Amino acid sequence: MATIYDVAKAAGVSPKTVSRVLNGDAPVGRETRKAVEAAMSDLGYVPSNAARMMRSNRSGLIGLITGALSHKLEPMEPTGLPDLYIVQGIQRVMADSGKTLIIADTGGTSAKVPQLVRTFLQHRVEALIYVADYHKQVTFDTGAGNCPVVLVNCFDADGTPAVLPDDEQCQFDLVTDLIRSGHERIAYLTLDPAMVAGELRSKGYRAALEAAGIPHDGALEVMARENVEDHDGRLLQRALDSVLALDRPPTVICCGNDEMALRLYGLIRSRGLRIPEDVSVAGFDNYRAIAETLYPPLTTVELPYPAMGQRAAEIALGMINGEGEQLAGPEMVPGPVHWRSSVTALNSVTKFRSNTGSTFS
Amino acid sequence: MATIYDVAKAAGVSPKTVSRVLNGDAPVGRETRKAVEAAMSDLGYVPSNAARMMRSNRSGLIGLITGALSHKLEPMEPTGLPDLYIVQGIQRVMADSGKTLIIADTGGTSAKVPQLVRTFLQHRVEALIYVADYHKQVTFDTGAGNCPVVLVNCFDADGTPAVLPDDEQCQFDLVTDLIRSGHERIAYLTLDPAMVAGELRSKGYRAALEAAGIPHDGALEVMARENVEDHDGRLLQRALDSVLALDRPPTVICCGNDEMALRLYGLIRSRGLRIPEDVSVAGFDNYRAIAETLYPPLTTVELPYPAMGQRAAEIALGMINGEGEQLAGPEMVPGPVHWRSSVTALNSVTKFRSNTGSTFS
DNA sequence: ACTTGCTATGACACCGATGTCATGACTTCG
DNA sequence: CGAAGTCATGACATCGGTGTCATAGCAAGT
Repeated sequence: MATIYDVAKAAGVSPKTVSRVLNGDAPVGRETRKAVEAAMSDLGYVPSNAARMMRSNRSGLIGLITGALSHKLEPMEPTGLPDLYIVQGIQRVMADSGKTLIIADTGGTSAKVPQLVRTFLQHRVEALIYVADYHKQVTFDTGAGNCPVVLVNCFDADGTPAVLPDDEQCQFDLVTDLIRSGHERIAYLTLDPAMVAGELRSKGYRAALEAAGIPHDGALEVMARENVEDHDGRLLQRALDSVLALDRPPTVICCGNDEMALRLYGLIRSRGLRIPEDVSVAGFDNYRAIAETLYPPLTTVELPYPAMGQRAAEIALGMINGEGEQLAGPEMVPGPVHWRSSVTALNSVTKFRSNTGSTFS
Repeated sequence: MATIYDVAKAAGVSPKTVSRVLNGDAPVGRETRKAVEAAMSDLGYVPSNAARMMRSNRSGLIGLITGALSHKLEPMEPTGLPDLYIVQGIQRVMADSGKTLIIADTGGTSAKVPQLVRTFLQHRVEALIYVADYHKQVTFDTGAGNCPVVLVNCFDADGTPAVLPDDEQCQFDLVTDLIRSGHERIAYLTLDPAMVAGELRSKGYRAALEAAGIPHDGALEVMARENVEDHDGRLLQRALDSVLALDRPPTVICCGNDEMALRLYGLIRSRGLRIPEDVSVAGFDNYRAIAETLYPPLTTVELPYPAMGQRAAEIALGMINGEGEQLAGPEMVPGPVHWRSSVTALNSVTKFRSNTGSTFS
């Protein structure tokens, strides 16, 4: 590979002058410039980032650690591919800013992470971004290094900058929309509250009821999904039957996620009920393979994964440039409600329902 | 960030001795080693790859260019996510070999490629891998650089090393299996032959017939998918009706891909026919969201994307190590037939049907 | 005792860029 | 016309490691 000295010799100038042509940081004579450019082109010269970096200490590299690539990519993955969406968002921003992304995959085992971090530090990445596959707490240690770190879809106990999906706000928005369209008996079949996302969504549900002045009926909020590998769906059946058996049964049933809604459709129909005429259903995730394919299409709320990636990249770039007014805490990114026909309006004020961010499809 | 000089000073030795501890390329006294290791640990020292690279000219980086990350990730993408699977295969091999993957995304426009290549060359990647989103011909120019290049899922006119899905062999295997299970009237509703994959699959179909001594009936091979954006499916209807109207209608209909099979299911049933009792159906791609979800599940053939990525990575590593007995031509990777119940056997010799690589599910 | 050979270590140059400073040729102004 | 300023360029040191060679100490062989 040709060096700047080869170019200098070929153009009959000093290396420093070639450097000036490359960087345009000082005036260069017209003829000289042309000669240098010709020499560079002839030799197929490409400057070495490594040599450049030795002086500037800026590698132009951003390290991204994720499990997104080792995903099974199963067609019916219950959760969609959140981390992949996040990676996309990061990639776009970084490409625009002229940084190059180094991606390492954990292969599913977080044991590899320290090794990956070390490799990245050897390459002197300017920032490290860690993307988790679902909303959770992690510990992420960069060793003694003071390399900027941004966590996405996860957070740690040390207040490291983090970007998180606003599960609570999303569920709040969804339930608020339901209330605006006339529903008052709103059931919520929850995920396991041991999951961060499950707990937050439940909080959003209750907050929306409270904000609307609707008393919380504990019998309407039932756990329907245990956080274990081989859950058999019995829990969902029992949860459904328990709310249907109430004196005042719900007019709409919210599900912890879209996958649960998918299975709920079958159960509801096996009980002889119609959707949405007899009971409305709402999901969570806007996992489109489910939400758009079901009949009727599922009203649900979307977690803004690409936007989260984008924000994380922006925060990382900010920290690199020292504009790091360090975030007070994790940054929560809300997402839009997707209103579809699995929910029927009980009043005629549908037009009032739409608040910022909702879409109709 | 601490340097090797800092460590040397802290340990009271010369930088070269620290280097020896790092690389273990020369004997170091027990006490000295301990002192150096303590100093490295104290200072949180991580060696700089850039400085290392200046001497060794080995960056430890592999450049990967793809559009996989900018995919829409639509749930019903007709083709699945081939390039993402390929990237996974590459990532796994590279991680095992100690190389670090730099990934750049084209964002869908190949116009960005030269810029991305240049960036990678600046980082002195040891090899470049280009992954296309579907089987096609490309031109891939690295400038004057003599950096090893491997193409995946695509090929060029210059004989650059390439790894390709063996569309022809796959279709051959599938049709051969159909023949073994007693089918002789085998229709093939083809993709647009303007697509590389379409043409190759048709060749495999004809080759299988010929190998079995079954004359090729032109009326049984009908184009059913034009390679245009807004194809409306009329072509498929007409194709189906034309083969059904034959004096000797087919006992099995092969489709150019699984998506076509999905639509064919509906059309066949709207004609009052049952699958597979009245007519069998086979697809192509093993796009599991379709093949496993359909009723009855679809017999189809799988393109081996992860394996292709793996091979590409191995080839690239080989070229880096100079073992590059340059490939005679593109390397074709075959994939297994997935035999499911959309095809009925017309004889009882099913047990003879299974050839290497077929699976039952 | 002297040579040979091995171990453990350091001095120094070098990889390919760029920052600093110096220099020579012109231009402009008082 | 000389001082000051701008333009264009080059010499040289430097970044953080590693390759080469030199050197000192000590054990073993002759």
